Amino acid sequence: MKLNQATDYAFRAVLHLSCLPRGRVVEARLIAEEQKIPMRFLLKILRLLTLAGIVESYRGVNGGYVLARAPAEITMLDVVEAIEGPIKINRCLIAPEECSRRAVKHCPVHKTLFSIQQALAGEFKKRNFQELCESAK
Amino acid sequence: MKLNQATDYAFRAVLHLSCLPRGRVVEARLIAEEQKIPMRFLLKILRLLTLAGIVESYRGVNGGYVLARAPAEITMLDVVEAIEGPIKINRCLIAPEECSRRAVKHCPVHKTLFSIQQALAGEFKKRNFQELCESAK
DNA sequence: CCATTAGTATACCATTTAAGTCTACTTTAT
DNA sequence: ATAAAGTAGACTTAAATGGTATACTAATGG
Ligand code: SF4
Ligand code: SF4
Repeated sequence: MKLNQATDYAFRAVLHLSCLPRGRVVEARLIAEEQKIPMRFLLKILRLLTLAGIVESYRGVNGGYVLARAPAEITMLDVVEAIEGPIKINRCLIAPEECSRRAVKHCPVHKTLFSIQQALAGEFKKRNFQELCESAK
Repeated sequence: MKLNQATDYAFRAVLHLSCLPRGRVVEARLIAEEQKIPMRFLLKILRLLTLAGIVESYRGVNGGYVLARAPAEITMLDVVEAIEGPIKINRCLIAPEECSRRAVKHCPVHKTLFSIQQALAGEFKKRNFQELCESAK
């Protein structure tokens, strides 16, 4: 029941970009230094954020990363799912056949976990990076 | 961001006991068979539930397990925490010094994750095993 | 009082996942 | 052409997960 380290790093990276003037392109190296993230690992994370459409990347000299949209339009859920994939709090919520009990259809726990999962996703979705950046000041 | 297998097994075991007539003592073997849980693994889980005060155990002939209190008084949070320990969705919420950024005090993400964590714990706490057992029928 | 039943305590094991690193390659500005 | 920056993907190490095995302790009842 825990977010992984990569997700926390992703929060830091996106927060970092969110607090910059709109459209400013910044190299991974700077983010890594400022946010104390291992450089090579950060690159992998930024790649995932790029594929998820949260940031845009530019290669070559003067390359780097920039937010793909306004911070207000980026939720914590977007970032979590970019790194970890869709939130699934139990096996049977990923693939029903994972249940050794084979009672998924009639399992009250399954239904309840699903509604808890929806609530959790909702909580992450409520928070966007404009808010986060503002409360950082 | 996922519950582990042991926790799911614990849900099944407690649900099993909750649906029995109050005070009925049942051996681990029966729970294991009925709920399709590996026997030796279930014993470890039941031990944790016992230590957490959720079930009581009796050794020897006619021994087994019984709920320590009414199903209505046992929440999903009780069970999750019995197996996994307190819900902590990020490292810095376990131990602030885990943050390599060392900005915990002023980190907006930290504060936000804490409030999401409270909401999540609240969701688990809202659900008790009397409800679960009723909706199993 | 001892055989049987059932839980307890630990140690062990195999896989998988997490976190991070390395090497080699591609793109682009100057 | 060259240096700066991102991309690709193999590799590594350590820890967590899920499960077993062995030996022990307690209770019952014949
Ligand atoms: S027992 Fe219920 S909650 Fe657990 S895996 Fe099966 S369907 Fe899902
Ligand atoms: S950056 Fe913020 S959220 Fe992440 S570990 Fe540090 S304090 Fe916690």
